Amino acid sequence: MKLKDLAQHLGLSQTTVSRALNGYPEVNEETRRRVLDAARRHGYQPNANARRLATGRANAIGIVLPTDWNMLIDPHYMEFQAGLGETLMADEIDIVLSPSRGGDETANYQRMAVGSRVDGVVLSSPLIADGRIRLLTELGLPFILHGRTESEVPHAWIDIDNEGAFRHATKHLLDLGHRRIGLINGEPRFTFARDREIGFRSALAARDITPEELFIAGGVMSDEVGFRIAERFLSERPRPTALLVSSMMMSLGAFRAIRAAGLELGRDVSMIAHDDVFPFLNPDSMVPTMSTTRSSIRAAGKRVGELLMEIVEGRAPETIHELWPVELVIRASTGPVPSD
Amino acid sequence: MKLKDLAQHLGLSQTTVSRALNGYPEVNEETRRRVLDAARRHGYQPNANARRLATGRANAIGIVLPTDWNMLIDPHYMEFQAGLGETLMADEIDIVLSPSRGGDETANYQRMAVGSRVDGVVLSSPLIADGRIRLLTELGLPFILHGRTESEVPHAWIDIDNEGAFRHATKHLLDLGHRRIGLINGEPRFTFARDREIGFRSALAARDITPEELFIAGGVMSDEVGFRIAERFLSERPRPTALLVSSMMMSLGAFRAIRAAGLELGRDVSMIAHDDVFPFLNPDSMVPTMSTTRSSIRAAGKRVGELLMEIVEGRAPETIHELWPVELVIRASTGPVPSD
DNA sequence: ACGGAATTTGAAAGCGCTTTGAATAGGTTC
DNA sequence: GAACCTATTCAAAGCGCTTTCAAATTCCGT
Repeated sequence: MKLKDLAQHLGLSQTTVSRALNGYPEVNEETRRRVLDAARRHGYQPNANARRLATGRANAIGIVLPTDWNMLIDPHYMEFQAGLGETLMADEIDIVLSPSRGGDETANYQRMAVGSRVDGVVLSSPLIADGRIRLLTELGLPFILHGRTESEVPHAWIDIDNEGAFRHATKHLLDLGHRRIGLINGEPRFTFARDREIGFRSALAARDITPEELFIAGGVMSDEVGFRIAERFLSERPRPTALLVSSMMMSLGAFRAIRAAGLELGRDVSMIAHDDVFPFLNPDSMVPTMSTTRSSIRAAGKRVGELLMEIVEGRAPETIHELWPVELVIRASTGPVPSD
Repeated sequence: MKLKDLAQHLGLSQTTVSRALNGYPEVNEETRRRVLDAARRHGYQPNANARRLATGRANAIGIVLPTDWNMLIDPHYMEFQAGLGETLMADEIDIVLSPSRGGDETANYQRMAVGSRVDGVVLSSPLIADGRIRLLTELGLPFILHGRTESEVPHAWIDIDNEGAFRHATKHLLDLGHRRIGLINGEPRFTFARDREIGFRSALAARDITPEELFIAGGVMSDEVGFRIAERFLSERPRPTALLVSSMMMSLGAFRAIRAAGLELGRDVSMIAHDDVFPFLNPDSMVPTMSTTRSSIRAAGKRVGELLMEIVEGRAPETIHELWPVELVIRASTGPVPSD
């Protein structure tokens, strides 16, 4: 069933039916009701491609999926996609995936840019200096960056306050008397990891404490890597009395390392982990409950979707800079420094 | 730059240019060369939507992404997507994602079916009796199932021989003298988990061994769950001397549980895990190296893409049933049953 | 009862491509 | 030289929608 059929069936012109369906004001309410009703009854759905061609809008946004392994191990990506879907599904916006084997993303973005396959793209996990900003700007493909990067080109971004989050968390640990604090971070090439380290160092610097470089490490944010780094930290003498961890996944590994070392979390060693809020990893239901810096990555995905649509609809990208505050939630995994 | 411009520029009709570009035979070779050359020089790319509308083909396939948490934790999904991309990218086929919050997948499939958004869809992780088969058949949306399910409706599927894999693995352990073997499986609602259990049981039955129900368990295929189940198994007396594990992720957890119990893998306890071949989890680089039943999920994704395109191009789905054999690779994690 | 505004509808022209059916030019055949 | 191929090209008709511009109708104040 196409528009023409529906119009014929109703004894109306395509114009009117189209308008009624798309909520234009110049349609008699009575007529609109009739149209909507008939459309529902006949299960009419407009042909997406005809509409795309006529309007020039793809009603789709793109994601270039790096099939680089470091990214795919952890659930952040999927959780983010889910959030993105929340906004977009409601507006009938498709998400077009473009898997790219390491490095040659350029071709993927080019493909999306031309032929109006998508109206815009989402950039995730930016590096400290990320070439994609320039590339997309040159291609004229609207985009929004989830995270931040150094670039002369003005662009839209939304990020969480990684620096502030880790500064506050560090400060909190300092207030509890901790002096030897370990940082178990993400991979240093990513901006978020750098920002967290900056926050960590600045809190220490504010108290004139020189960070112990041995206690700063980063890697893929997996359980396994968390375990290994924590294990190494805890084997040092003197060992750190507190750990700051960049993800809940890593904190699970760190937790096991603490136990394996015969220590008790929240008493011998304190820990604060960054929580992206995964439904299957609840810091409140851990034993002991985990202190966290919290910011929902799913909510971020949702917002990214909204903002990208605004950009597509004409909003100037350079007016979009959202820095989300991060909540520090103190639970049982943090305690005063042990007297020993 | 559109087709019309290019044609004008060349002093040819759109028809000829279109034909030259799309490889139709009735074009003078000299002309074709000229057209191809000009197209490259001007960076001409056809408008995807115009083409879709004219041809009636979307050149896109869909995936309904369950934002159900059990699925997203593990990397299988992403690895599969990457494989899928390998086939499809080459043919300029888009992958359209449709995130669906638990249960209401129907609407998502309906949306894809109408309006020719996609030419077909991929079904993953089938349940033992999966209603999606009937749904899609009724919608007339071509699809291919990655896995198997019970359904009266004939349909295309491609699966690995889960039953055979676990039967062989079990048989191998039996040959090594093991009698108390634990099965750490995926969630029982999935067909693959059921098939693996069937294989396991049938190998035992062939030797007249009654499986110990205490040593059969399943769950989300995460490191954590693997740890918990293995921990529980190993605390029984007498404890199992061998473990059969449904994923490498779980085997990591199981491995830690073995060590935590003061046992040595490959001597006190043997283990065979199913390996979907993740580039970041290499059984050969583990210590000790891990015996596995191996089948690349990425390769499967690739094949699924190919087959789905064949279906879209007219091949009868009911002629497509591929059952891939699974390799048993013996490494150092398996050894003879300890004498004790 | 009348001119003008407001409301409501429709015919037709695209959107950028593919594809049908016809036309043209250049051989071949008898 | 007429009839017939073959190879190559093109004009034009869609694909199923949106949107412009014009037309028809109703409403209202005077």
